[in-house]
Amino acid sequence: MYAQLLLNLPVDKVFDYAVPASLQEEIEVGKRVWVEFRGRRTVGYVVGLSDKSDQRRIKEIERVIDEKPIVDSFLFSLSNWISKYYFCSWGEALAIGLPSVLRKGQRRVVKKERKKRLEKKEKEQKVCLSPHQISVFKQIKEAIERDENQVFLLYAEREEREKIYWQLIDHLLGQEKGVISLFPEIETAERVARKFISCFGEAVARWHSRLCAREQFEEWQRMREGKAKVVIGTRLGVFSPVRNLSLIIVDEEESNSYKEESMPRYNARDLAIKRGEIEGKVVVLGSAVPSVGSYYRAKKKEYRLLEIRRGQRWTKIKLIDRSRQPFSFSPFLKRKIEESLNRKEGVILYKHLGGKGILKGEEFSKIGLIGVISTESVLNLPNFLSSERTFALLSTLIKRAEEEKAELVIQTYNPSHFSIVCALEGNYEEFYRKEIAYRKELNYPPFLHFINIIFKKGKQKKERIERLAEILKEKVEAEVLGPVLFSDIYYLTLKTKEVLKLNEKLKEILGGFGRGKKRIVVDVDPLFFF
DNA sequence: GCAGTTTTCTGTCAATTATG
DNA sequence: CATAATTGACAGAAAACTGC
Repeated sequence: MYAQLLLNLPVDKVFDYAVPASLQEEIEVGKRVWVEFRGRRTVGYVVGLSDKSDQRRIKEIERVIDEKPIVDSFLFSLSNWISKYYFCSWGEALAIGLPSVLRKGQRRVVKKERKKRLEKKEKEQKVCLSPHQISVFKQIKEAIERDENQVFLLYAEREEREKIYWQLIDHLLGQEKGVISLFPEIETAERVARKFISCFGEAVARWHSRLCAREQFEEWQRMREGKAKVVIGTRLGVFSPVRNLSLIIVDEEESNSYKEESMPRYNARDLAIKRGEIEGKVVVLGSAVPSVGSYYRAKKKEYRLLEIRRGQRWTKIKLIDRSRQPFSFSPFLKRKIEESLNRKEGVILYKHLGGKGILKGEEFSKIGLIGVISTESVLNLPNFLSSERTFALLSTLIKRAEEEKAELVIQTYNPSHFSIVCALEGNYEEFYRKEIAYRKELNYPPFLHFINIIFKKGKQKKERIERLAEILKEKVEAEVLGPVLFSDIYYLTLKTKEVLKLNEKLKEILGGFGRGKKRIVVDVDPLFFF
């Protein structure tokens, strides 16, 4: 008897190992085993069993680790797709879907009763929905009941989205159904988790990298046992082994934080959609400022658009043209800061529009002024998303200023740039119209996919990369850009409509080009290109 | 049941790989 | 250069094993 194993190595193969007679009873698809690979003891995941093998020399499996399979079938199929789309080995893709303790081969039989979790089941908070919100809730609910594989784009402010999530989860928990909900940052996820735990108690699990190994494993186990039915997490949460899954929520779908920047370089939002497709489930993308790509798909009816518009609120905004004001702090901004401080009100200043968690609701007493010293750090990035991001960040800031009833001062070198003008007008439609036209003209996403081939740290000679570029131009049906050198790293960028097809070609070509783990990295749907 | 040894577990720290 | 997310290495602690 032979077992086909996946190993967490950058080698794109399924490995055959012999199953000794003593282990034939124990071995099963989905269990982990210990094997020797190139002199090292390595964890293998059993993906198949057979009577034959065409390998010549075959080593034996040393030991079966698990008493019960730990890899669910969805994880096999999802990771298989990841390996093809994001250009990594199946084993590497599988491994990221498991808690780190399991990856290392630990067995972890939890002996003692777990400490009592804080189960403060507060009084059932009834959330009141407006008629419009109810209609949105119903449309999603009905799609779930019909077992549709449908992606919804929920275009609404945060409070409205969270109410709807709450209502959906409350409803689905009543039917013992599972929900995955993803948030871009750990802080946001924790905030929502606390809120949900206080309502739904034990049924809620958390999943992100700030959990320590033991916690992560416990949450994973609670999900598999069906004790936790709702998981709230960051991008890793897309791999949650929730039982009876019925809905995947991706909040702030436009966020760049969903993109993993090390191998495999997946985007959790796109994976959520893929997982929905594989398992035939409903996916809800939520956003107050939808990404241009998602909005485009909604317009094309690929996604269903659910919109809750809110009337404009008023706030004082002052735009300052920095090209006429060479100082970091224009006199106007300076005066406003002083006024605000004199009134004993807080001031928030953004040196750049940047920063990951900065825009989230930290606690200050009263904020009188929000100032942006420059918008250029985002606007001038060599990045097809720079306009989109500028628009999104400014829109978020304006909303924050409205909530705080604070004044807003924005200094910029590009006061007439459409992303800034539209953001100040609160006109998403107009911004979208201009941006999508621009993307279409230049053949940028969502009309095409980018694929970056990254050559690290000057290890590769330029001639070699140029030769590769030539080979690619010849053999591959894709536009090839570069190589471009940027801070010691060479980039080649490909533009294609069919990622899977191109990747197969790439594998052939790069295979002979020495894709060592460290030397060449392939990044599909990158956030940057040069 | 004991003492010594080996294995497994756990939390912390540092490294890594990004960005702005 | 600072920050953030994430992972791996490491060291000390706890648990399991062994031979008597």
